[in-house]
Amino acid sequence: MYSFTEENYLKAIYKLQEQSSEAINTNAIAISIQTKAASVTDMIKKLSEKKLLEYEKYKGVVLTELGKKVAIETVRKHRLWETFLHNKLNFTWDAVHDIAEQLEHIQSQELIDKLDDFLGFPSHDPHGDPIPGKNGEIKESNFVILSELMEGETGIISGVVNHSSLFLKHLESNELILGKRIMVEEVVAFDNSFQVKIEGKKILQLSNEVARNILVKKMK
Amino acid sequence: MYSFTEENYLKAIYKLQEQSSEAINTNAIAISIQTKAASVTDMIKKLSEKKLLEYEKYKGVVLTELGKKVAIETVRKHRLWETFLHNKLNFTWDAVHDIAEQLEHIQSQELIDKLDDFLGFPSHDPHGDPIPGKNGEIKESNFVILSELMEGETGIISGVVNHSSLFLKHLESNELILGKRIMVEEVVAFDNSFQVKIEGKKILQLSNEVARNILVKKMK
DNA sequence: AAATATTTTTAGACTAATCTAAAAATTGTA
DNA sequence: TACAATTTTTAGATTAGTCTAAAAATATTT
Ligand SMILES: [Mn+2]
Ligand SMILES: [Mn+2]
Ligand SMILES: [Mn+2]
Ligand SMILES: [Mn+2]
Repeated sequence: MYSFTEENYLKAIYKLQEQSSEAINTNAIAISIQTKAASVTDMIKKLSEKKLLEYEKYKGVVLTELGKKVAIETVRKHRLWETFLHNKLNFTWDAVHDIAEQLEHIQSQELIDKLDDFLGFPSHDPHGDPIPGKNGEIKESNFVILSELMEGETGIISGVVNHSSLFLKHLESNELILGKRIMVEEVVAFDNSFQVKIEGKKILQLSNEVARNILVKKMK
Repeated sequence: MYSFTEENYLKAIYKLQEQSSEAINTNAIAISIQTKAASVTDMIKKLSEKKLLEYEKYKGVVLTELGKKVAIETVRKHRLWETFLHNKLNFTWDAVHDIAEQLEHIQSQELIDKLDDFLGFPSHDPHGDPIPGKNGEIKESNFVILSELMEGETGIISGVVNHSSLFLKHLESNELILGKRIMVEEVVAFDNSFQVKIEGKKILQLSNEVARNILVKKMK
C-alpha cells in the first residue's frame, strides 16, 4: 500500500509530533530521517497529495488521521518484530532495532495479527515501549525517570529514554534490565549521581546521565 | 549487500538453471520474473559487471559461483521463512509463499542463523522442498512422483511439483498433506487416473494430472 | 525598519529499475 | 542460400527517491 520510504517518513513525523505539539518543520524531519531538506520538501508534497498529512509551504506539516493511522501501524509492526527477535530468537535488546527497521515494512495484515497472537499479545517491546493494539490504541505508561525517585524509594525498571545501542549495552552489563527492582539508597548532592541497590544484592553508582535515561514504575 | 531486485533475478536464474543445463536466455528470465526482455538485458549486464553471472550477448547467461551462492542463500532464507510461517504462525501451506517472497530479502546473517536454530534446523519447507544449509549444501531428496507408483505400492507424501495456491488448497481439502501414507489401489487404464487409499481410511480418485504433481517417498 | 542569518523551496541532475518502439542478430524454413 | 519469424539488444522515456546549488521566504539582530 505505502512504500518503505513513505512509511519511514510518516513514522518519523509521528514521533516528532509526539514531542512538540506544533507543526513539524522540514529540517527536523531531515535530521531525524538522515536526509537533506530538499528531499523532505519533495516527499511531504507527495504525502500531502496522498492526504497523509497537511502541508502549508514554509509552515511545516501535521499528520492527518490517515497519516497517523499508518504511522501507528508501522510502530506496531516495529515493536512486535522487536519483541519476536528478543523473546523468541534471543537477540539482545540492543540488537533488535536495526533488524526491526527492515521487518516493519513487510506488507501483510494477517502476518502481523498472527505474530501478535504467537507472542501472546505483548503490551510492551523489549525497551519498555508500548505496542499499539490492532485498532491503534496505545496504553499510557505511568513510568517515571529514575532520577525523580527520592532516597529510599523503589521502582521496577520498565523502560529507557535513550535507545542507543551503547546505552543499552551499558545497562545490560550492569544487570540493569527490564523487570529488576531498584532502590535508591542515596542521591549524592555533589554531582546528583545515584547510589542504588538492585534486587537486594548489588550496589551500584549511577551517574545522573544514566539515571535520567532509565524509566521505572514507582512502588509505594 | 545485493538489492531486492538483484536477489530476485539471481534466484530466478538459479531455478531455471536447475532444470535446463544450458545457458539461460533472456526471454525465459523475463517470463519467470514477469518483466520485459529489455529490462532483463539491462539487469543481466549489471549482474555481469558485478561478477554474479557470465553473459555473452545473444547467448544467454550462466551464474558464477558467487551468483549461485547468493541465489542459494536467498532460497535458504525463503524456505526458512516459509517454515516459520507454517510451523509457528499456523499459516496454511498455500499462504506462505507470497509473504516469504518479501521476508527473504531481509538483510541479516544473524537473523537467519537464529531463525534456523529456533525452527530446529529443519531439512524441508512446508512444500517438501529441501532447505539449503548454512554453507549452501542441499540434500538430495529421493522422492518420486506418485504417478510412478505401481498398483499395491505405498508412499509417504513428501512434496509437490506444482506449487500453485490452487493446487495446494485442493490437496489440503482432500487430506493430501505432507507425511500422510498413501497406497495405490488401482491405476485406471482408461484415463491413467489413480485410486488411492490414505492412511488406511479414505479412498480417493486422483486424476493423472494430480498424481503427476505429488511427490512421495516410496516405501518397500 | 533595515540588515543579516537561517530555513525552506525550486531547479536541475543522478541512480535504479522499469517500459515501449525500433534496430540488429539469430534461428527456422522454403 | 535466401527469406521470414523470432529473439535480443539498443535508444530514449518514465518514476521514485535522492542530491547540490541557487533563489526565495521567514526569523533574528541591530
Ligand atoms: Mn526500535
Ligand atoms: Mn523498541
Ligand atoms: Mn515458496
Ligand atoms: Mn516452498
